[in-house]
Amino acid sequence: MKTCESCAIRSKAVESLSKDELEIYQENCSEIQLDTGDIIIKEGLLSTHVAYLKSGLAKIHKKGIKGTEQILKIAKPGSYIGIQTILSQKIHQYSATVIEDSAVCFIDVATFKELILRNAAFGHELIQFLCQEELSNFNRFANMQQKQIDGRLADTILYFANDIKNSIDFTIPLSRNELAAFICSTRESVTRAIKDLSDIGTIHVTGKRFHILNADLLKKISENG
Amino acid sequence: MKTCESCAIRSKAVESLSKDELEIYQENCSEIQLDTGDIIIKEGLLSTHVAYLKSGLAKIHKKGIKGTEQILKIAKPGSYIGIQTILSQKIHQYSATVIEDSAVCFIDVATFKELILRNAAFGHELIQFLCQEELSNFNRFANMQQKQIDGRLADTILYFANDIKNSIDFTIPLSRNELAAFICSTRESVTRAIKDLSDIGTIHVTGKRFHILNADLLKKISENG
DNA sequence: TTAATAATGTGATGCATATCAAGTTTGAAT
DNA sequence: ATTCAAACTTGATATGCATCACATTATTAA
Repeated sequence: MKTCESCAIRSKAVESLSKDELEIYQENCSEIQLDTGDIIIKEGLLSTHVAYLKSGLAKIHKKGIKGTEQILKIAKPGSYIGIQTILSQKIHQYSATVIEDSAVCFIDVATFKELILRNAAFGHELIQFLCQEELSNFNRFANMQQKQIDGRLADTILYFANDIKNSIDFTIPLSRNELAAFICSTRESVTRAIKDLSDIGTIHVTGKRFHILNADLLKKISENG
Repeated sequence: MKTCESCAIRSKAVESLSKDELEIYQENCSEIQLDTGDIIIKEGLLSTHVAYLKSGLAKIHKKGIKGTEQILKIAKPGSYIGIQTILSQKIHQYSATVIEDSAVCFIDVATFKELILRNAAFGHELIQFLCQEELSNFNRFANMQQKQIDGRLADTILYFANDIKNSIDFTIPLSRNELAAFICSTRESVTRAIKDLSDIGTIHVTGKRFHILNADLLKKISENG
C-alpha cells in the first residue's frame, strides 16, 4: 500500500508534518487515478476535500455569465485544489477538471483544517503556495487586459513550453475552444492567432502539438502584447 | 501610546496571538497616517514590511506593458498588503497607493514570518484572508473578461456602494483615468459608460460623487454584462 | 468501410471600444 | 479675480476581434 510517508512527490507542506501528524494525514487521504475529462471538484458543490495534484494536469475553470466557461488557470503537479473554500465558504467557487491523466490525493477537509491549526510549518507552506498563486493571478490578469490575442497566445505557448512541458516540442492538452477560454478569446480568433504566429515562422502547429521554431521572436511578441 | 493590544480594529490574525507574541508584534510594528497619493509599497522595491490597512482605502496596482497602470484591486480596511512577497520572493510585485487618507501599520517581515511559524492560529487567519482574496480575484477576472464596459462599471459602482461605502450616495476616490485602469478600459470610455448609466436613470453622477437611483436596474446591467 | 458527430478552419460582416483631436470644466497657484 | 495646468467631456474615426455562416477535417460509432 502506498503511503504519504514514502511518497516522493508529496508537497512541502506535508514534508513539514511530524510523524504522527503524517499518520493523521495519511489516514484521511486517498490517492485516485483520474483520466482526462474527469472532474476533480465542481463549482457549486459542497467542499468536503482538498485535492492535491500529484501528477498530470488540470484546468481550473468557472462558469461566467450566459454559462460561458472561463479557464482561470492551469494547475500543475504540486498544486492544492479547492483549498480556498475549506475555511470560510463551504461551496466550491470554481471547478477543476483533469486535462491530462492525473494522480490526485483527496484529503478530508476537517483533517486539513486540523493540521493547519496544529502545525504552523504546515500552514506556513500553504501560505507560501497561496501567495505565489496570487502573484501569478495578478500577472495573468494584467497580461490578459493589456495584450492582444497574438501576445496572449504567445504567452500561453511559452508558459506551456517553459513552465509545464520543459520542451520546445509539446502538446497543449486543450481544444481550440478551451484555449480560447484560457486566453479570453474565441475559437475562431485562436485559430487565426495560431496562423499568425505560424506565418511569421515562430511556431509550427499540427493539431494540439506545438513546436517552437523561434523562441526569441515569440518572446518579443509576448512582451510587446 | 497606542498599543496593538488596545487596538479596536486589529486583524483577526492579531487577535489570535498570545500575550507575549502580541508584544513581539507590537515592538516591531508602527502605525503611520498616510494621505491620498502616498505610497504604501512600491513594485520593484525590496519587501521589508507587511502593511496592514487599519482605515482608509488603497489601490493595488501594477505596471503593465508600455507602462500602462493596471489597478488589480482595492484594498479595504482589514487588508494585509505586501504579504505575498515576504516568504519567497523578496521584491514587491505590485504597488499600493493610498486613495483615501489611511492609517497603516507596518510590521517587520522577520517578525511576521516568525509569528507565522510560531502560532498556527495566526497563520490560519492569514490563510483564510488569502483564500478569500483569491476567490475575489477569480470573480473579478471572469467578470472583466465576460462583461462589457457598462456591466463592468455597474459592478464597480455596486461594489463601492455595498462593500466599501455602505451607502447609495458616496464618492469613488478614483479619477476617470484610475477608474479606467480599474475596469480595464479607457478614460473616454468610462465617461461614456457613466453617461449611459445616467441616461437610463440608474445613477446620478457629479464628479466623483455617485448616487444610485435604481439599484435593481443597475444590478441587472451588472449581471447581464 | 461508411455514416454520423464533433472539432476545426475560413471568409464576410458588424460592433464595441480604443484612439485621436478638440473643446470644456475644474482646481490650484499667483 | 486671473492664469495655468490638469482632469474631464464630447465627437469623429479607426480597428481588433466577435459573430455568423458555412466548408473542411478529425473522430467515433456502427
